[in-house]
Amino acid sequence: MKNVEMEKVYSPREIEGRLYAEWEEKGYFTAHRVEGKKPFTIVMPPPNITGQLHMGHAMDTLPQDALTRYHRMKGDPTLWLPGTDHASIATEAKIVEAMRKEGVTKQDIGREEFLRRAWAWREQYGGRIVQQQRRLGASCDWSRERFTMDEGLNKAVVEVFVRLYEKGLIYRGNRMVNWCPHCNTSISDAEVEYAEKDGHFWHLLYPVKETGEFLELATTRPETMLGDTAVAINPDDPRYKHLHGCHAILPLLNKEIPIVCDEHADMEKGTGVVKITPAHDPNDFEVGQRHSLPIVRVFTYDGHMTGASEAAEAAELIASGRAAENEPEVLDCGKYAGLTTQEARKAILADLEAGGYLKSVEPLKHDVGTCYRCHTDIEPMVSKQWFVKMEPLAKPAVQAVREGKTRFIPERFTKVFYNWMENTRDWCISRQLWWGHRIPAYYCDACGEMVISRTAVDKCPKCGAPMHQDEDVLDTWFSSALWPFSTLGWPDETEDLKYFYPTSVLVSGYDIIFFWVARMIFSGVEQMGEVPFHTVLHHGLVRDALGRKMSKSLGNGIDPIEMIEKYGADALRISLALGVSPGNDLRMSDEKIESARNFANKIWNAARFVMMNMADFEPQGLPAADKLTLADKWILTRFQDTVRSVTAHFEDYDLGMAAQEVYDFIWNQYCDWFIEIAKLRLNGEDAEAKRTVREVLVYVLEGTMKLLHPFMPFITDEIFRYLPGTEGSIMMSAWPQTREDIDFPAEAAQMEGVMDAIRAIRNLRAEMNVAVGRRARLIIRPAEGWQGTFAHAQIYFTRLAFASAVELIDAGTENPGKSASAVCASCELYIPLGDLVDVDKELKRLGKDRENVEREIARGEGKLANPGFLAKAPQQLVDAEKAKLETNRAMLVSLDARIEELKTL
RNA sequence: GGGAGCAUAGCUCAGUUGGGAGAGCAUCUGCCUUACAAGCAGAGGGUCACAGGUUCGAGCCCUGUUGUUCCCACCA
Repeated sequence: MKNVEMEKVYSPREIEGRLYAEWEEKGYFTAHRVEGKKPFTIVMPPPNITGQLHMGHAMDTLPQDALTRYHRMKGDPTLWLPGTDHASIATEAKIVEAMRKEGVTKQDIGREEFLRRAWAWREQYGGRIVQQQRRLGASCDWSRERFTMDEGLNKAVVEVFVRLYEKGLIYRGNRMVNWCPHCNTSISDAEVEYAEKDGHFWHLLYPVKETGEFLELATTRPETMLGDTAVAINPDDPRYKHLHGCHAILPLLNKEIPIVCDEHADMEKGTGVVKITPAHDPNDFEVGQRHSLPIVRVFTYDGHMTGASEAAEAAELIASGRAAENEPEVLDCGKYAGLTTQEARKAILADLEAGGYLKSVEPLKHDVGTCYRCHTDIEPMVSKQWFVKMEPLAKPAVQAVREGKTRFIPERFTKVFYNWMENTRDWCISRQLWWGHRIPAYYCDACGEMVISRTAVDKCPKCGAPMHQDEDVLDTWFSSALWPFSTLGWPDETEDLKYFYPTSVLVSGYDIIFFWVARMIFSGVEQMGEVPFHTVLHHGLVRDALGRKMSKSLGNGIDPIEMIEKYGADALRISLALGVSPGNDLRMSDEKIESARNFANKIWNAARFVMMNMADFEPQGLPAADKLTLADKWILTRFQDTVRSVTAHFEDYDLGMAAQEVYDFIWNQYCDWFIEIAKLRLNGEDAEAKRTVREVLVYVLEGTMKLLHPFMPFITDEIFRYLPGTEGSIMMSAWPQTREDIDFPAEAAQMEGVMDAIRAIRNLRAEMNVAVGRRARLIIRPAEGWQGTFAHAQIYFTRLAFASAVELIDAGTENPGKSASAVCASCELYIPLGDLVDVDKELKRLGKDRENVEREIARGEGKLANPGFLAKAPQQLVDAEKAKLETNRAMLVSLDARIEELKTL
């Protein structure tokens, strides 16, 4: 016999910690391979080690945990593999910032010491977020937890790099990259965020050497003009035909530069003349390539104008013959050298104006690229970096998705994926940072030979001189891209890899399709020959009550841990599921979680009520159908419906609908109706009836707790343990199956008819302000075909409709005198209330009912009079319409009779 | 410039083989009915943005319009 005492109010605090510890300790989260059984696998998107759990993580965790728990209960070998990401640029920034407070720089302490600090940071903070995920109830397999920079993953990263290099899919070269002058590193195109900013359009005048005329051109960035190596016009532009082959004189530098004809110059825009700065503008770089223009760099990598020393260094490199293709020349900017680009802009504009080269200025709003980490304006720069060649990788990935090997939910994100994959440029993967996977390239100090190797190389294979490794590290996303297979042991052929790859579902926000999802798909296809997951389930972003993104700067973030402490993890979880559809954003508020908490309390109290009635009871299974009452059959049938529909929603990844179904069933059917009905037998004298209702109560409650468990794991497990006849934890119990032997649709429909009548009575009583305590006699005249049902249903009216006695009358019987009355589909109802009845009010109410019924009749007649409907609509529907019409007509007759009768009173 | 989402009750949002409009919160009324006032029983409230089209039938499919949000793009 179990403890039947439960607290009056559900208090999650103590329960959650205790249960989670037990689940973890007993190894419930650990995945087991079962040969011959299809596994269900999710790899967790690894949160950054710098991070603290926010609502976005919770939003990400809930679907993963719900799906994991669902499949585990279904009996699938289930693996949810967790881990964390080293977050190269974000972590490095944090450490640099911490060092700045100490007054030291990276250069002061050197690479080795820096990395020591970084690993110490990871030790200290890397576990914080995984602890917080435990608070949410995440049932992931911590024994398989990985880190993007652990030894195994490093091995995978190096392996992929070498393979791609050997296939010619990774190359090193001088290309236009996005440079962040604050982070002091290149970043990929995906890491640039555009923001609209106020700027200016400066109209400059460049003299033409051959004709002496002035060419007007406009620029938003006049400080780049020192690096101009051409002026472009459109070859077809009639205004400038005479200038083909001529030269412009670059103001301030007095340097002769060619006027080139290029399609890039748009005749429709401005004057049709464009200055060309190949070193500092992506378009101009392309133009420069087409016309073999010199590339002249005028900015340093930390945002200043270049000077004599940089110029000399570059000149020396080029002279040595060891410079790579497109190695930029560097200009000694003379009087501007050393100025920041902003200062240089002012100075150059002043000088241009003084020289008469500045024609006009106009204000302009334009999009400026900024670094997604620090939001500094990014500087396009030609720089020597490592790149992944995208086209050969993108094609098979797109192909795989087109063939349906990976399905995006909702489907619209497939287009986003195609669009990006088909237009993306080569991926810049090198970062001028220290925290990350170091590029496995080794260079000879003497002859410049380069070797790409899986293992360290210290001697040049060509000349024997010492070699040094590339200083740069890889983009964080390079290692994340391998996550679905690197975490399972790749490149080793581990048992886990063979069994669990490809994974089942990836759960992700739609904001990282480019960064991550796309890259995992092409990496999986390339390295494994198979897509990394069959389904991508996208969730929306969590916003605040006003619809704004949650952010530190706005201070509008809702802390999930705080919410868990206030309302419980289950409340937080279910509020991330209810009313949410895939891919759509969710507004989160205290009120929402509060109402979820109320739901938790409702469940708790329902269970408490059941347990209060379980003393000395050992369940022996549901009694045979002939022992079950109408209400039992109804709740069992509705429960079957709920099992079917919740299961279907899980299979469709429609968690919002699944949660909604369970919520409705518990509150509106089990609690509001069945528990009330159950009280009759629980308080009654009939021992067998009492046993039956207890069996049904427990059976349905236990099944319902299972259906709810994926969303609210703590409270459901706690209740499960109280319930008689259960063993162990609900999370290891079997998912409910539908059973045909307890599916009674006909009886369920009868019960609904009774419930309609009860609602009608409650309505009458409410309108007449009859207090609950005031019991009244009730007279029911069942409608055609309902006599049998009501003959056995009187009992429901005593408790649920506050009847003192129920009298059934048949069609021929005269109506009771002064009564409140109502007509519903299943019966006519009379409450003899004598002088309490206000005839005028009665007439008014019945008149309103009559209008409704008449409207329904008109609608039904209209439909059935439509030959098209009769001919083309499904027969089932036509029959249903006919039946409804008949019922409504019968109701109208009753109403009319009643109204006539009242008029004579 | 291209693409996508959204527009349904006062508010926040559900609603997919097209077949009589839903929930939560808020409002109003009445209730501490021995599971729960974090609750119970009722009520009011919507030409499902607008205009066309397809269909026997459209919140749902098609076209266009308006408003709004977001993403992408080398808008000198």
